[in-house]
Amino acid sequence: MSTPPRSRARYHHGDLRGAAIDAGLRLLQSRTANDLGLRELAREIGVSAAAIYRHFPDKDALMAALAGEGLQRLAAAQRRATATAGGGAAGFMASGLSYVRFAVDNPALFRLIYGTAQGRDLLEDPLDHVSAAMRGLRQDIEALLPEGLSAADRKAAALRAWALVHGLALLILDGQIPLDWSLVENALAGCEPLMRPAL
Amino acid sequence: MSTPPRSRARYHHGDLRGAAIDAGLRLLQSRTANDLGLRELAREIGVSAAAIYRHFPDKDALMAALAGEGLQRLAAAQRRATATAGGGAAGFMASGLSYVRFAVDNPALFRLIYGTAQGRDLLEDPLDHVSAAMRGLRQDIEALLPEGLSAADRKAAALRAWALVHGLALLILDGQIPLDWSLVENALAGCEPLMRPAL
DNA sequence: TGTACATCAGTGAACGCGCGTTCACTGATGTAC
DNA sequence: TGTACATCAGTGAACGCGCGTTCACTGATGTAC
Repeated sequence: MSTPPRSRARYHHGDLRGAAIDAGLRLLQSRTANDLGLRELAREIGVSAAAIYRHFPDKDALMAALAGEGLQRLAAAQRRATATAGGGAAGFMASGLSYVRFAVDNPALFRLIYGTAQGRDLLEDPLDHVSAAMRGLRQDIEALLPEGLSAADRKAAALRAWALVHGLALLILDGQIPLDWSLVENALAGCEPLMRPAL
Repeated sequence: MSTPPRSRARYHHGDLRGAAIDAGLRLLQSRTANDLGLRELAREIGVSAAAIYRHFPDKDALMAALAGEGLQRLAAAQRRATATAGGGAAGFMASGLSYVRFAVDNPALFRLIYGTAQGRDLLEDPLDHVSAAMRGLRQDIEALLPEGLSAADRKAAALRAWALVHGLALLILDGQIPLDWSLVENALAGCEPLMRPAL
């Protein structure tokens, strides 16, 4: 009289592709991207491993889809934070906090995003929505900069800002900085001068 | 009359532990840490896989040893750069460039260091030479700061500097920034104000 | 309304693979007497 | 100097594992006539 093991989200009919991505994102909450297996994912959905191949050519494509979805979510969160807080110092703070929060809330996904996107945008592939999301991310950062900077200065300032929040996020994920939001705020607070032109 | 496949560094007699670490570091030049197998490493040395277990309790210990060696090299490079360039802006520039250069020259090792050290130092284990190297790294950064800052300001400034170079390094490794040293210099050049107290 | 047929998302068994780890073993080295 | 013995770094075969991928197949669904 034992109940069969209950799958968290058994697949019935319809969008297996979507279900696979959902399951993947769910599994990434408790696993590293490297430990996420195609068979495991299929098991989680309640479907044979071979079924996945109806919707993705191979495992790489599946992981890329997960990374793409993750990046879009990250970009959306950034867009929201920026839009809410406006520009300037407050905008930078809100945007930076949101970036770090996303990384902290989705460590494996965050790493997967950057591990998979590897140079995607550098290729400037115009049809790639992953590239598009990454470009959006950077544009959100640039939108925070004061006006009247030269193009080169804008670029350098945006790069500094991006590198700083990115480094902050990863040092926290790797346990080199305790997860202490006042510490993060403090680190971001001193960063306004970053946006001014180099000396 | 075919020559048997030549192993790059056949092990003869003596320090297998050292040979394993050498081989590991060598393999990490062309592989991700995740793709480095214990059996593969043994093959590279020209020794049975089981032999490794005479010197390391398990694979984790082997990887930890590689990470530890990597971290010590990184810390040594930082110490050298800092000592040569002195403090202040020039010191920050030299130190930052050296950090990024190490990451670029040893991508897999650099990632392994942070992946393995995960919170090692936060535990304050006084006997852990890995923690010690990590502490050294941070102290080198703090040594660059101007005098007369409060302890809290020092901490925040050092954190900002570390996060910035760390982020810069990883964005480059992930292909989000082209590897362009003048770009990196430019990014570091605008960072002196980071070291002043928060507003 | 009923029958024939094509489509295609799924199944389940099988493939070969490299992995980490264990085990009983061999054979060289060094020490004690 | 010679013999007995302990030590211990190595071997090679075997273990079970989960993986990504392929394959011939089934069975439901929808369309054409």
